[in-house]
Amino acid sequence: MLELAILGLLHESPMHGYELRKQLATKLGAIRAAISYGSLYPSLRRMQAAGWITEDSAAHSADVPPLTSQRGRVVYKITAEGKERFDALLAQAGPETYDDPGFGIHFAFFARTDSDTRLRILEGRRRRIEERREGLRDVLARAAERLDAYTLELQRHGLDACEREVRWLEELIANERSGRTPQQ
Amino acid sequence: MLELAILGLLHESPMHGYELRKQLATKLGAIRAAISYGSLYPSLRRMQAAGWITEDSAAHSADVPPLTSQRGRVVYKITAEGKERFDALLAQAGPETYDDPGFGIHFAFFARTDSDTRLRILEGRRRRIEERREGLRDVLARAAERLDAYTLELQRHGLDACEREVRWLEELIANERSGRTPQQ
DNA sequence: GTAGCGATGTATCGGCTCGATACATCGCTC
DNA sequence: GAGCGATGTATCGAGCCGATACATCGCTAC
Repeated sequence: MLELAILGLLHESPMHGYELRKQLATKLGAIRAAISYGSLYPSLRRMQAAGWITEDSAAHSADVPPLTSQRGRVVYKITAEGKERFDALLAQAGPETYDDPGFGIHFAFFARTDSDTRLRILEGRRRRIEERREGLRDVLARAAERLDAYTLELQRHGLDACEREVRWLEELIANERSGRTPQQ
Repeated sequence: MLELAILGLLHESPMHGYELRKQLATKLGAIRAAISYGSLYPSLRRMQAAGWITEDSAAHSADVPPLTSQRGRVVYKITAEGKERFDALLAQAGPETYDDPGFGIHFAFFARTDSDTRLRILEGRRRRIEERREGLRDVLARAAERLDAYTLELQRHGLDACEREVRWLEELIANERSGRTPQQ
């Protein structure tokens, strides 16, 4: 999942791991906590093996202090295949695009996504949230007496969040249909 | 994490895996999708090894159809050690209690949690969300010009959700302090 | 009647992610 | 010059997920 996020950031400019993590934190801060290095570095390794990115040691670069350590810092850059991969990931709108983390990451790169795909993803997401909403309504309507006050309060809060997100998505969809980007 | 949830449900009555999953889905439906069997069964195995629960094959039970298959359905019940473990998990209010899944699960069992612990958890959660909120405000105030319209919209939506959750928590905390349970 | 199908039910496997941990340097202050 | 927080790379164990497999039950449609 963070494959898409990494490719998206490296698409803008080459970066090393630490910087990548910081940028991810600000770009995705609204949807998830900072990504851990235990995910980041293995993912970079995999993507390198797949040929989407290349390692480009900055130890010999002039503008960066030489860092006398054995291990210089490693700058990653996206390859041509990586860009193709990025486009392919951007264009796909399957079930994983509609769950919480998947949707957030895709949405964060909507500026690079074509309008049709944006619309499909937004509608898929809406459908997903509507289903969750119906599930919660069912519980509140049918099983309310079997649950304690706190559990019910949790359901109500979740239901409220669902309703709000659906309204938000409706707005975005309407904007998208009329060919506007957000808040113009 | 789902150790707590499983113990909590088995505390009410013995159950087999499938039923457990369904109950978890309704009890925790507001905070997360249904838990997968790839998590449930290994977790049950671990808890059994630890002695928190025992397996109690229902194959010979009279009220349940015999199920001619080789593999009868397995009913799990909580042990005395399991109840102690449950109480210990309920009482702890550490960092893991404040992140999204952890908080939700603890909250779902607030009816069995003592008032002091409830208050500590709610305040810890509020602090956590306030930090996230400040992070988002910083980004919107300081880095807005470096981000595209969609990414900004995502931050705004996230910020809005944070503000609403803080208000929700304030309300719950006030209720808690005055000795009320939700929505009396 | 029997074929199909969705719900019930148990279980595993590979792969991804997290939190903890380790190690090292840089720039700053006391 | 000692200490410390930010910068920086990296691994490990453990937990969780999605996919998959397999088997039965009860219902409907042909």
